[in-house]
Amino acid sequence: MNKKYPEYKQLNLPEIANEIEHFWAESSTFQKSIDEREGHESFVFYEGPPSANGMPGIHHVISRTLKDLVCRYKTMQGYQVKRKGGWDTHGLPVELGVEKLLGITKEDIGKKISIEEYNATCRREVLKFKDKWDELTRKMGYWVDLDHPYITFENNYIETLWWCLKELYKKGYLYESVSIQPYSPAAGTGLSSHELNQPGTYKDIKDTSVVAMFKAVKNDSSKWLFEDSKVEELYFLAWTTTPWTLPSNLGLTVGPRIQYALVQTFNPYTHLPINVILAEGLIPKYFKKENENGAVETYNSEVKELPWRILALINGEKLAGIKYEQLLPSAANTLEKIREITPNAEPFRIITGDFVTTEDGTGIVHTAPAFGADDFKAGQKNNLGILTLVDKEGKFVEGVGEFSGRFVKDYKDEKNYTDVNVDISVKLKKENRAFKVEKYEHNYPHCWRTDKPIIYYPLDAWFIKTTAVKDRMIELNKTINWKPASTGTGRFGNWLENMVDWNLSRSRFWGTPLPVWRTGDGEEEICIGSIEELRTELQRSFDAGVMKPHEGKTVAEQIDELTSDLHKPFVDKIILVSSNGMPMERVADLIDVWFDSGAMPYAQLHYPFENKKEFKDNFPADFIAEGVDQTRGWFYTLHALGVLLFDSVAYKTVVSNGLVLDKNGNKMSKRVGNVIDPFETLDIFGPDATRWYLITNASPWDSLKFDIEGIKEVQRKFFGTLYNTYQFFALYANLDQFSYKEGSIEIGHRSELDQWILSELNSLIKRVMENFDQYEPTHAGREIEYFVNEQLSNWYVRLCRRRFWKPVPLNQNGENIIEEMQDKIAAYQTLYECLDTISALMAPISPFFADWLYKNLNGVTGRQKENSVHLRKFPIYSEAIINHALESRMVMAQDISSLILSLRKKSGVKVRQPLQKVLIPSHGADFEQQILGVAKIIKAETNIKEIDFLPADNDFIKKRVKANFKSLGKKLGSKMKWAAEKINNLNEIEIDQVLSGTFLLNPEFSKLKEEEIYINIEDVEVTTNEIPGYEIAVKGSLTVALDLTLTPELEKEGFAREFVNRVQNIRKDRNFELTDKIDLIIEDKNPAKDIIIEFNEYICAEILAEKIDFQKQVSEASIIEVNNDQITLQVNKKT
RNA sequence: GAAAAUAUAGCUUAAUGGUAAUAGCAAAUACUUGAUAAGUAUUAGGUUGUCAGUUCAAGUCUGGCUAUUUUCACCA
Repeated sequence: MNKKYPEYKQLNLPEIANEIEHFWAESSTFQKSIDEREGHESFVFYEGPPSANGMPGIHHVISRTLKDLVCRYKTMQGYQVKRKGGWDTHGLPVELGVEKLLGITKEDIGKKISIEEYNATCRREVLKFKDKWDELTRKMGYWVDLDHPYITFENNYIETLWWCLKELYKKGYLYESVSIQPYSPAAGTGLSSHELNQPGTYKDIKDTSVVAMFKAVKNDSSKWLFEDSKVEELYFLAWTTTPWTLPSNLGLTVGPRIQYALVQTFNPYTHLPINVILAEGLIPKYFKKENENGAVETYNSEVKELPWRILALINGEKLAGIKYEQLLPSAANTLEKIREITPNAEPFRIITGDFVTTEDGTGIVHTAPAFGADDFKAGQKNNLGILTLVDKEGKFVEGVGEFSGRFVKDYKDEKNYTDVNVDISVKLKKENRAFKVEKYEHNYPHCWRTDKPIIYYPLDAWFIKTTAVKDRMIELNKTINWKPASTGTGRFGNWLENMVDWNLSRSRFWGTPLPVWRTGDGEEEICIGSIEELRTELQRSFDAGVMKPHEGKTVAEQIDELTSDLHKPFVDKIILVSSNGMPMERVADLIDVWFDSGAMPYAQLHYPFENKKEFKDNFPADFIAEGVDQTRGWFYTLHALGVLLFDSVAYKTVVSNGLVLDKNGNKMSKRVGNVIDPFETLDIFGPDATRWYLITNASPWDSLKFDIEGIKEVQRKFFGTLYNTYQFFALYANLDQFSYKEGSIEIGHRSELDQWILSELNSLIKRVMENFDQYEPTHAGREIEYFVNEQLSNWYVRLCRRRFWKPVPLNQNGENIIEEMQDKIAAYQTLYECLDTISALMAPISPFFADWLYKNLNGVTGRQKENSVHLRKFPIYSEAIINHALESRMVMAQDISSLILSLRKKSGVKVRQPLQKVLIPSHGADFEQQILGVAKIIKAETNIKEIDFLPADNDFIKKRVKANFKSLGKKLGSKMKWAAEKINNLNEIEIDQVLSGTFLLNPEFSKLKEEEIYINIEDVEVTTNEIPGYEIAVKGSLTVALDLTLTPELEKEGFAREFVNRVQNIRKDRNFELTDKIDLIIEDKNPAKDIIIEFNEYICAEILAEKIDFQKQVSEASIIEVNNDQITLQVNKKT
């Protein structure tokens, strides 16, 4: 007894997924898919570690589907694809979560709760939702190794990070320096940008702003400026909202491409005549148009409005290098003091910077390197030096004259606080150094704990000198295959171009400690690169007596204990010893968590302490994929470390997927409540439809508007159709006991339709492969969809239905007729091959359903030895089976059929009513040949008896021609419009000339002194839009004319078909089996008796009747109506 | 403030610079019926976000603007 193909009541995708999930688990299919490829070429994939302290969302499903499908595809292609999962466990989000949980703030750590306890809580909390993540991973069918993930807080992982850091240290890429960071003097602490983005930190406040006047120094490099405009002295105007930074001023920045004006005017406070430089575009901000060239002579202190005149226009670039007098000189900011900090510094110069705008201010930016990130950068670049004349409490240091000791903002809520900024402004006014002083309202960040304004302040931090390899990073980035390419060149490329050194320092608690120990005086430091090294150094420290042994423990035990967890506070208990016996303590910093994940290629393998060979085989990655938000996160740190450590890319292809928005295009947020719960979605629709929808609806990098309706459509349209097709196959294959035990029938011996669908199938394989290879899964999925819906189901199966359910006729000896038998087997084999191949093609995208389909098929035939589609090789197309001529022929058949059906529809003639013939105007012998090849299909599909061609040269039909813009446009250029018009208006004789040879379009060419323009059949498109006496339908150059004449013969045949249809309905209503034979008894007096007798044989064959009897009276009768005739009859099932 | 992506029918989506812009869903109408919780046909639905430019020819190339989304910055 043959096994049966499972048949189902209805499609239940979640059920299928469930079943297959269990199957995978039981037979370790994932493991097998890797183990069986041992020794094969590997395809390297890196999993970007998610943080498990938050719930997974629907956007995780899309990026994971993408990762999974690539890995599954490559596995099926024969590569070994290892997929180690990972967890990102350090960092601020974790810490903030824990702070919230414990109801504490950063301040309390180490006080209300010990660091040890706090970190233990972090360690526990960080994997809080790991179960949920694992569940999602399983449910959505994401194959990744969950049992041996890398976890960034594990000692081995940290050890590799330390190794990386030491490598960088050895190369001189790890250094300590200052950086400008948000700082709260009131709280005495630096703030992370995250803290700065707390709600309510940015407030509108009014500050005293000053436009200060910097007096230019006349020397060799500036002589031209003075002499060109015949002035004795001039000032640069620069605006600031923080006058307290003015004593620390070291430069003025102008925009290199901004036009500046030298303006003659007066100082509104001192009324002295002055000449000032500011951006030309900003003149209206300070001067009224009507006062231009005003009366300079009569200006006095009573005149409110300043007369002014432009003396010269100067390009910003030309100003660079000019020196100016220091605005607020004091003991603390002399050149000597500056050079004590920065030897050879060249301050008090005009420099250029691209960040300068003419939006506000004067177009000249006061630059105090200590108090602004841009200023700092500009200062470094131009060697201005750096002055920090404000201490960490927020007050001026000693040596700033009368301002020393005063707070730059009211940080202490002093009763009689007077604003030092106002006093500075007053001083400038008196000294003829202020051009405009006013209150200015702007948005400024405040410390979220003290509510006091923050300042930007230089703080010590550790950096990685990424700028040292900037060019190399840019160069290597060009070798990376970015999907989409614009992210690589644009977002990422621009980022690289403007790269700054990587600030590694974080002053938190739960993270990888920076493994640098140094002596108190900073004279000696050591960077530790391994646990072994740490133990050796520790031993030395014990030996030197710097570390004191605890009672009751041996030194060895203590070393074990101290190195058992490389986190705070334990590492901070370790004191090492310098070469001359001084104690060395660890620097306070933790490192940026992005370093953790960026180093995963090395750390996940505990390289170089283990797995040296594995690492060699697993670096760089062939493929990674994450959300586009990782561009400057993980993608960057991976790349940076790859280049810094190994002078290599870390990944060859990277796909950055876009965002998932709600169906209205809004961002999903918990607050709005439009968040999609991935678990619910997977439960209702199953992972296959969900994945298919996510992949085929939009390219991964476009943002996706997530709409449940879309999944429903996928479920119904694609999976429903594919399921139906399978059900259809299973139904009849089970009846006929088809199990592919017969030898495969050669393609050449199968029917035209079989050859066609197999050709299309092979074309499909080719296109799907190409798309997968190019990381275009969206196109691959849509191709599969089109094939299943349009070609397989709607054309092949529909046209072939009869071949499956029609019993094989017998010959005289009561045996099956061999040819008919073969044809039926060919149909089964063809449909089987299509379904089987589809299961493999769709497997990467919808792994559960694909495996279900595969197993249902293969479970009966056993044609493949693998018990899962995912262990199979991806199908390989055969160029030999692809028949382009056949494919285009079939398109023709579909077009013609569709045209005929539309004509039938228009004239109300049912398909069941046969028609005699259809006329098609011919386009030549090839054209006719093509159609004749599919004539049988057209006739059957449309119930037409013959297809006739109207010869091309007949004068019966009217032809029209239209210009072929593509071919003519290139030749004619600007004459195109004229030619198109001319061609449209050609008469029939002229058209015939065009079609039969060449035609001169401009006979009067010599008169007009033109080139001759000849056109031929290639240059026009021919249509037929009129055939006298016929209803016609047109699509492109194809025209179909239907003969609607109904002869009595045709009518009778139509009647017979209608009759069959009615009887079939009765069979179905009575739930007869497909194979049940019947007897038919018809009431004698019915009007159509003659027709039924005439078509007796046809009718009996169709309805599986042995005979049709006519009787006077029929009991248990049914009454049917055919073409307005009532027929009373009785259908009896034969037993 | 800067950069990037996107914008085509009510929705989703296609279109090497070349005819009159492609399909599906939804809508309406009819048909079909041994794949039927399906299928087929027909109809309607479009100023291709907007304004310019390049071109014989623009949904497509260039520029400006607008909207949405993202990232970075918030600084004088």
